[in-house]
Amino acid sequence: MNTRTLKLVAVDAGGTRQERKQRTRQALLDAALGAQQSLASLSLREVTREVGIVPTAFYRHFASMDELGVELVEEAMRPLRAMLRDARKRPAGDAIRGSVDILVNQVGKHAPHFRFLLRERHGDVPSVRRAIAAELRLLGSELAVDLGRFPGLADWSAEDLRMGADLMVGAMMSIVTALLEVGEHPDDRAQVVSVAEGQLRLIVLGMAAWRSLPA
Amino acid sequence: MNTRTLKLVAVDAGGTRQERKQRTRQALLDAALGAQQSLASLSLREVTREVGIVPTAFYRHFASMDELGVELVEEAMRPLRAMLRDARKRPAGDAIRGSVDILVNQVGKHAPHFRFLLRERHGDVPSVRRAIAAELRLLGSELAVDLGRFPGLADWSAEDLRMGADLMVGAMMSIVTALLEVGEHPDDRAQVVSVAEGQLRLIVLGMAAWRSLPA
DNA sequence: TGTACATCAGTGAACGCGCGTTCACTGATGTAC
DNA sequence: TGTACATCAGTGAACGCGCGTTCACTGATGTAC
Repeated sequence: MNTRTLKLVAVDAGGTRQERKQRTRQALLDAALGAQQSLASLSLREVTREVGIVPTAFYRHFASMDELGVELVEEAMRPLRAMLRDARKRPAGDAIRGSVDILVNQVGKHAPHFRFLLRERHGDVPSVRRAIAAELRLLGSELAVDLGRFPGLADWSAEDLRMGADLMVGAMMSIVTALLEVGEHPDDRAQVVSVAEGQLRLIVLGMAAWRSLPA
Repeated sequence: MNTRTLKLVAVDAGGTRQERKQRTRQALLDAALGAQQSLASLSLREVTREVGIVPTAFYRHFASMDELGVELVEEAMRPLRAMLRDARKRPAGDAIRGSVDILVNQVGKHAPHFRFLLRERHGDVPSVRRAIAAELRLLGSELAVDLGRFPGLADWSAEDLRMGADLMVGAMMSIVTALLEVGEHPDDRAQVVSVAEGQLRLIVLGMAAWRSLPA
């Protein structure tokens, strides 16, 4: 009994023709995401093999791996947006500790998505790289809007808010990298979390001390 | 007249057998670095074709592309270390503007090296990924030592210095990404530089406001 | 300085393999009447 | 409800290609005497 057969069976279960097609399509996306290999070195044949269909059937769903990759970007951004959403509705308490908690949880739940984004952001597929850059820009501008709602930052210019938001997004990506690289040992994980909290705290302190300077 | 011929001629010029071998070796490294493709999807044959030798001659220099990649990591880290060195000896003035200048210069001069590091940091070759992670950790600890020499940070713990240093290294990598992504238009470049200065300033302000908190 | 031998960077043929893509096809699902 | 036809996700054979690696080789460079 091998994985391929299991997946094939799962995909083949009932539904309308449209639903079954959608399920195969999703299985292709899942297989590409879970492959732990960059898109550029992942072959169409490997992906279809994993899903349990013949290579040529791939074209019923995507024109190319690049196209599949661009779709994966959208899917992989969802956990990141979820983080912003969760952080937004979180009432205060220790906002920084809470944000890091949310981050750790999302990374735990969606590790393959984060790995995909980090890997393909500088990967070999231009259309995917562009899609990720565009999505991260969007995320930065959303966070800038959120930051602008904080009382202490009410008088910040849009540019400065954006600058701060992009710094935070970059720091988050660094923290995600550290979380994905660290082993399972609890002490190591605690260390990464503690460093992450310190770094966010440092940025927040910097923002509190910030005064827009003329030219 | 094509590139391949030119390179072949260049490599073939005189010297002892040892020197000629060393030159071919370096040409292989240069070709891999300049390929603008991840190591995993760059073939041994492409690299030797570029250098102007037969594929099998590759093995006279490296056991595999992985081995070549690990060596490239060391080479690619040099501009990063150079940045730290330059920043260290720079006398004050506007330290932040100066640091960003150094960064922009190094990225301009060594764009392929920076691209390589960003790409392979999350790339498909485990040994190269590990080498980059180790080198960046080393860079962080060196910067932590430098930071500890600043009067305002004299009473910081080693852990806090390290945390701040890693935040700065991460921010630098984000800035490098932005510099490599931005086009040639001077307004765009000025914008990236100005954002970079703001972000470093924010971090420095945060460090100035930092007080180590118990547990 | 001259000769005989060793070294070794680069050669070229050959191999088996997995790849992306084409094409005509099958047969279950869906639709029109 | 039953029948005839259309749709279309998945099939399977076939193709040409570039790949990494093996192997025995060549001939210029280097060394010992």
